[in-house]
Amino acid sequence: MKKGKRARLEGAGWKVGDATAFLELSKEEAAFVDLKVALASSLKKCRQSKRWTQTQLANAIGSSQPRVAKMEAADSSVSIDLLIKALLTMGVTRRDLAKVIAAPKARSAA
Amino acid sequence: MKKGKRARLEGAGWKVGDATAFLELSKEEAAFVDLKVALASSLKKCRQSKRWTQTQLANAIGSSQPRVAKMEAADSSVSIDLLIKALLTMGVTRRDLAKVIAAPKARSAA
DNA sequence: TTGCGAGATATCATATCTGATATACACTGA
DNA sequence: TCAGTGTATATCAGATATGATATCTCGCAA
Repeated sequence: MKKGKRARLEGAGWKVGDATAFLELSKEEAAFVDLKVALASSLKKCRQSKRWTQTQLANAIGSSQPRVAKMEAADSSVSIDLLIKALLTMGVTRRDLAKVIAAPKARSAA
Repeated sequence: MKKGKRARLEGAGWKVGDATAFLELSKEEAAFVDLKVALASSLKKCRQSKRWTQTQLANAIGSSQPRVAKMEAADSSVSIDLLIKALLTMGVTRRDLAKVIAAPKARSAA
């Protein structure tokens, strides 16, 4: 695993491996996390494009600013359910959502 | 709301409206549920195409047969997270997932 | 009829997620 | 320097999801 990604994941509260699996997330785990990260950054972009503050978004979706911060950071304590609900509430369509999910996930760095 | 859909939703444990909102799910709620239903039926199809029993799938994803049944029924007690984890574990790719999510959701009945 | 396999439904203790609150950090303008 | 705004982090009680277990219904074959 590349250093950058590992740091990102650990920063967001993911346990990158533990006693039993120290070096790699399983392919599925990795895909799942990547998916979440994609949704999270999409949420952030969407919010910013509307010039909303995290607090405004929080009100719109009936949550709190700290949780929005965690959502955008793809924190391990936020579910994909919540991310999707937030995106749908912001007017993102199912087709838009599909694009985010299909995204080949940035070929470059990491 | 069409009768058929309402019945389906209530059957799966969704509260379709309550004291405050009796006639309609909000657009976002509806989209969210539809999304879940799409993932659920995709999971079922995927399992069946592999000729797996619910029990086999349960073992593969570290869960139990009853929960798989609930997943496939898009029960309100199963999260999209779990559905996605199951699908990824079965080898569904992100692009496949995107297709399911984009799906225009059957133009016909309901 | 019996027995068996696949799936559905009910219940429950535990684990995880959630919104709220408090607070800290970073940056800006006065 | 200070005050104000936007975001991040920490903590926590309550809500919701989870896997396990037990049980029930079908459908089918002996």
